[in-house]
Formats: sequence, structure tokens, C-alpha cells
Amino acid sequence: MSAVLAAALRAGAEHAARSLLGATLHSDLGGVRTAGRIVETEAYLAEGDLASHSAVGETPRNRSMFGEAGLAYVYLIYGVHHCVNVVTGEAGKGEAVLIRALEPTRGHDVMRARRNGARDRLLCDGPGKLAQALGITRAADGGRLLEPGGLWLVGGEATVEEEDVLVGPRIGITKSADLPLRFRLGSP
DNA sequence: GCAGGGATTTTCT
DNA sequence: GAAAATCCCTGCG
Repeated sequence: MSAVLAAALRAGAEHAARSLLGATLHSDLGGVRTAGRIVETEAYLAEGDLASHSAVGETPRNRSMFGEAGLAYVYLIYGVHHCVNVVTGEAGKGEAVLIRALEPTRGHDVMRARRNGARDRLLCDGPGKLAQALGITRAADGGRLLEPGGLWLVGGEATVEEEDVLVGPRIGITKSADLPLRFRLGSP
């Protein structure tokens, strides 16, 4: 199962961003299982992409992004929220896919408690929200996502039809904001 | 349902 | 010193 996903991640951020749609992100962080289906991603490239954290070179914060495909890159945004990325491409390149939104599949009650009683629909519909719902912090940075552990991925074998994937510009950035590198599953 | 402002850490000019 | 891959609360329709 992971072999297919591992190959998709190595193929590059854009391809990986599509492949991750429909896959499931599991978390045992905090001793409780929570999980969600990935419904929105964004690709951050190594070249020609000024919005990518790797564009400024390797720093202590983004070092995980320069690791091998399948590692987690977790960082703090606006001093308040955490964002989760999946490292892609060749090691040392600096590519990653941001997980933007999940559809909760397991541990709803735990997620609700962590998310201050939010409704199911609002539990994981943003990068910072899903990190909070799954209990993800910088402690998960640099972890392996392709083998069961604190945080890992399941699925990712082309479970999604091409025509159900909507492509558009990325959200919340100012640099390279016109690149069509955001992918999400069509809403019903 | 939609708009506006505050919170708070890391990084770089 | 300010910007940043964001979210929550408030006030108003």
C-alpha cells in the first residue's frame, strides 16, 4: 500500500498533491486514534515558487522540507497555528505538499474536544484546524508518514477520479499567488 | 452568512 | 520592525 504512495511522493509535489487527495491521515498523537480523509492540498515547489518556505534556503525551521519524500514538515504559522506538510521529490530539493483540509473519519469526539466543540463540518476544514484536531505540534516535525507511528498516511492509490479534482490558485499567500497549485475534491 | 481585527512566534530586511 | 502557507470572536444583516 505505501509503495504506491511513496512513488507518487517522489514523483514531485504537484503529482503528490493530486495523489494525496482521497488518502487518509491517521494520528495516534496523545494516545488516541483520530483520522480524516484528505480533501484539499497545495503544492509548494523547489523552483520558481517564491511562496515556498524552501525559496529562502535551508533554515532551522524548514530543514525537514529538505529531507526525503514521506517525511512530515510541521511549522507554526502566525505564532498561533500549526500547518502540516508532506515532503516530496528528491531529498535536498525542498518540495512539499500542504494538507489544507480533511473530512473527519475517526475520533470525532476527541477532535471536538480539542477543537472547542466545533461542528463536524468545521473540525478539519483548514490547515491550522486539522493540525489542532489531530493533536499535531512541532513534535511531529520530521516524522515518517509512510509507516504507522504517531502520524502517518494510508491509501493514496488513485482512489479519486480525475474530473472530481478542482484546480485553482493557492490560498493565503502573496508571492507566486497565481500558480494553479491548489487541489481539492469537488463539493457535492 | 459576511466583514473586520486581534493573537503570537519565527524569520529575514 | 514587519510579514507570514491562519483562526476565532464580535457585530451586523
